Amino acid sequence: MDLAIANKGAKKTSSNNVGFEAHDHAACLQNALQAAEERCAAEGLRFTPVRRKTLEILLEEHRALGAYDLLESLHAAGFGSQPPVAYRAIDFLVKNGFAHKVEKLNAFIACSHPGASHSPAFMICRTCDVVVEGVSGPARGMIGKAANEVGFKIEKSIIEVEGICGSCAEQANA
Amino acid sequence: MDLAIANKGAKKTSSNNVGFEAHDHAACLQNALQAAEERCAAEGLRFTPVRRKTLEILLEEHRALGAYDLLESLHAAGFGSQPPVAYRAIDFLVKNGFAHKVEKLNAFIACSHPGASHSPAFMICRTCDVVVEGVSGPARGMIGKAANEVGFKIEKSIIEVEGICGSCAEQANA
DNA sequence: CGCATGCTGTTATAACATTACATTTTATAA
DNA sequence: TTATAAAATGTAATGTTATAACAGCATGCG
Repeated sequence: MDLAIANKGAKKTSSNNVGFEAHDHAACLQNALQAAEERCAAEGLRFTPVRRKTLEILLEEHRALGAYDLLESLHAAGFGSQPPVAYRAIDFLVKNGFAHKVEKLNAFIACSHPGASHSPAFMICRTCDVVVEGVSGPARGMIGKAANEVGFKIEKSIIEVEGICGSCAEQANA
Repeated sequence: MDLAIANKGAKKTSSNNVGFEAHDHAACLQNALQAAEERCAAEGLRFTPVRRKTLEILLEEHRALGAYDLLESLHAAGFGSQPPVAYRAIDFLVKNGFAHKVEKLNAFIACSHPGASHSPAFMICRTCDVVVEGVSGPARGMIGKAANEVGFKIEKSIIEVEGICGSCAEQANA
């Protein structure tokens, strides 16, 4: 499975060393933003300033953020101060696959597999809150089989596993 | 996969015909309550009146209920009127496997596979809100494999699929 | 009994999310 | 280019879900 790591962290982590591997954050952010821009242009979606900024914040933070955290940043950036400002931008991003909601955390995270049409699957470390997104097709495994049996048509799947990540496990043993 | 059906319904559905198949609701409720009672006795858990009543309500309704819906019923039954009353009872039931949280709905539902130590998997119909619980082991499929690869230890898994159930699909076609 | 622990109840507040409506911007057609 | 419709943004108000903190009571055990 293709993996991508995001750090929800205790609080702000602007470190370059996100999750398990270092990466060029600025470049990754720019790439993702540009890809989004292009896809919106191609599909006639309006990548407005609030929406762009919202995605930028999610990419920058590289972790799951609550709607009110986003709202705060958006307001600081000169946008409105009321919840719908954040929720509407989030809706746009989620509906179009640029971001996902992590149900377990009531939080949102930039998609780590832009372009690929996919169902996300998240691993959530209960100690450090790092969120790792893997791609997974919809309707897989036992639940897919069960759905078939009862004639249930799966449109969306939510797969989130909670546990402890490698780093935290090591530290616990130390 | 073993299946069990619960109806969240638009509102209260006290019908005997829950989900796809009729069943003897009263008996099923009594069985489940007694089983819970026995297990608590066996494991030294305190199956207090609020906890018992909470499970009873969930079994009776046979669908996913919000904490505040539960609270209302509990209060009507003579218990306290404040949120912690419901949340604490729910915590007990969830922690001990008598009930589950459906993350997507922020709601709680009695376990349909009492006794079996399992990870639940839910199918949620977006039209009629029926919730079907299937059992599934933890750490299955691609996500389990991915977790292994990165040294993530899964403790709990959340699997919820949203879509349209057989009945609703038929009605839509009619 | 006396004490520790856990359960219940209450108040208060935090965190997450939506409805409704006014205003502005953008796209489209006349 | 202007009229108009549709989409996006902003605000106020409210609704929904969840937790913290503390007091009193019940249960279990030396």
